[in-house]
Amino acid sequence: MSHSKKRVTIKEVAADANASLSTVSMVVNGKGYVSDSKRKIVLNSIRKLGYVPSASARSLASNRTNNIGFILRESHFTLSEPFYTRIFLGAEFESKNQNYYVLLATVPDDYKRGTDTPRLLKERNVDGIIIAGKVNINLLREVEDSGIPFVLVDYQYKSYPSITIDNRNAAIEAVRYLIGKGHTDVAFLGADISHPSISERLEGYQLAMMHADPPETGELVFIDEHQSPTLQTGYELGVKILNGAKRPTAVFCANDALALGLIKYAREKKIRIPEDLAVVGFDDVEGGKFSTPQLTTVRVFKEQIGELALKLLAELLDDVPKSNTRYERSNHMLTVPTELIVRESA
Amino acid sequence: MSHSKKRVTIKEVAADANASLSTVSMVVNGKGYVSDSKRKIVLNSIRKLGYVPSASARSLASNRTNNIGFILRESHFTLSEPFYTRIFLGAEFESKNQNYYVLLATVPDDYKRGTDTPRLLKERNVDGIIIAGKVNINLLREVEDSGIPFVLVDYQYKSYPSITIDNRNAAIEAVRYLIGKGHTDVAFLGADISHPSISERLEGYQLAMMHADPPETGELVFIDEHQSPTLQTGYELGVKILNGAKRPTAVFCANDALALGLIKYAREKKIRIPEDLAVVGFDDVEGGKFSTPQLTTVRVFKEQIGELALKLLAELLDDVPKSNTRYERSNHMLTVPTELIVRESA
DNA sequence: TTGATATATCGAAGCGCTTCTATAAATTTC
DNA sequence: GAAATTTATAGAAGCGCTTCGATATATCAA
Repeated sequence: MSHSKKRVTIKEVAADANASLSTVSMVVNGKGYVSDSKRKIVLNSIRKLGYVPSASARSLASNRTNNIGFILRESHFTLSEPFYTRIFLGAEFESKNQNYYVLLATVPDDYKRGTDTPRLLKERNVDGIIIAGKVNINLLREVEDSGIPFVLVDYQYKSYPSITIDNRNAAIEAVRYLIGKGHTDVAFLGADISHPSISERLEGYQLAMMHADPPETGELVFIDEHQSPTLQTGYELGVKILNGAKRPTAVFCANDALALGLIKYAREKKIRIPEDLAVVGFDDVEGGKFSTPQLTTVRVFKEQIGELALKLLAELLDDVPKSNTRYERSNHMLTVPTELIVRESA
Repeated sequence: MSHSKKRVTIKEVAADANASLSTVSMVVNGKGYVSDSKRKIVLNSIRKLGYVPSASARSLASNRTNNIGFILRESHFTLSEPFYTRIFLGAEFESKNQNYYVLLATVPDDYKRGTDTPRLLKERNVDGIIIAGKVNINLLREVEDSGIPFVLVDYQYKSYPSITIDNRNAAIEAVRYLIGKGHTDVAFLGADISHPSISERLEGYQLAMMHADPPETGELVFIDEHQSPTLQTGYELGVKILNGAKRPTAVFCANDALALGLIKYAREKKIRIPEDLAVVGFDDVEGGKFSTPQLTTVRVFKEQIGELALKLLAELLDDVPKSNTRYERSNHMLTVPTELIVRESA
């Protein structure tokens, strides 16, 4: 490139430090045997000359890219509430510590093998992959077949490594909180139940309600399986919930968007929150802090999840070459806890 | 990597096609002279063997990385409303066409040279850089000094290539719309005026009001220079606006977040929108569609801007090696138009 | 004391490409 | 129709690094 000053190479460092290429390389990578004295001299030359290793040369010689891929659905990335974006950010942050670059790839919801294959997969330009959220099974299978190690986030597939939210317990805690406030008719508001996170939240709700008085009958479970959990869906189901035969006094929502949609409708109907209707959300997205009333919700530590995913993947990548055990056999399915954030809506 | 099947190399393709390495390379890159017949044979071998060039080998040999860096402030990426995120997405999308990978780097607001230098810059791991939004001047200077071509988005610096929004005209259009609705007391709600986008919107407002009756005196300009344009700031300035000596009947806000904050306060004060107060925002973020009332605003084509930025940068990168003219001299400062979206709030 | 093992350094091969140079045939120019 | 030019292909150098022996010395166990 005409614009860049010539870059300092390992050769120049070696010359300056009066060492061999391999010695410098070893110092840089912290491998092999180098005496303390020599190491100091080399390090000094590196600093003096401002040497920075070339990623591509390194990559070519070592057969690892030092890239990791982060794949999510377009619709998840573009979502108005940056849930997965924050997870990405957490991963990106941690990648600096682990010396990886994160390449983002978005895939369509109706992923088809071949045509939609992300470039980073096709070109095998990553050492490992993080897949965030529920994605098309075809993608999962393609990544699986590629042999590239991967970690799932907020989703599970077979027993591959994953980071998931402790949805069940979080839901139990939230619903118990509602029951503790004296509510007996607590409804559940959900959407696409095929997403494990949502079905687990429903399970938690059911578990908590099982011992309630009166026990939950399913009458107050409102789900629209064909919709994603958006504000829109929340609004529409709100119509059903608040005009149904048995109107609940509290609603536990599968996520904040749904909760916000419900609140929007309730306020239009002049239903007071939390006096007439208590609402609890899930995720703790930004918008909940600014809604009227402010949303009581379950906080999910998104950045931390991303960080964890990258750490786990990095670990996997370190291990794979050493052991020959198939990595998916190990107990690498982590669950992260949540926190109930009580604000105004319940 | 132990997990990956051996990759097909150019050598194998050459052998299969009975051609030399250079011929295959030329076919792949569309350079030099290759007869049609030979090209067909090579292409066929490539397909048959499933050959995909190694990015790192390519990069090493050609001295270009095929990466482009996308730098923005952490606070801009994490913003609840994904303005810059969508621009990033647009760039990411276009990068597939141009055969680049986009490496994202976030930098702190109080960027300091050296400590905060993004890895992609330090390691010179990109051919070009996109800088989105207002960033610290230190970063700008560091990128400038690096000699790596760059394009600014929604910001300008000297006369370097940039993609900016047509803020002035958009503001004029919005304010004229308000005036056309019969409003005479139209206020401006802004924040950090040092951001050119915001000051230009103010200028547009002032231009439009100049010919209004009565002409604008500055009395209705509400800005808090020390705040970023968030919901919070909008709420706080809302207090001033609606309790001031001269209460406006319409407000043109420098962005949607401010508008939404203002609306939140107004509704708490039982001020009806748009009957008592008309509000117009700017940006057209997701949240505006779901607010009550739905926000009238100026739409900014975010994805398109990202796309344009990447295209422009790619062009620059193609040109630089050919011509010797300094690229920042050329007329590469693009302005993209907007569109007034009339919904309920005005 | 003597193998065996750990420590230290170096040289060279080679990762998979691009690109320069060489060579030759085909085509154009006047 | 000889010289210049364009088209076509191959060979080889080399991009900047990692890593595999090779070699040599120092340390250890018996």
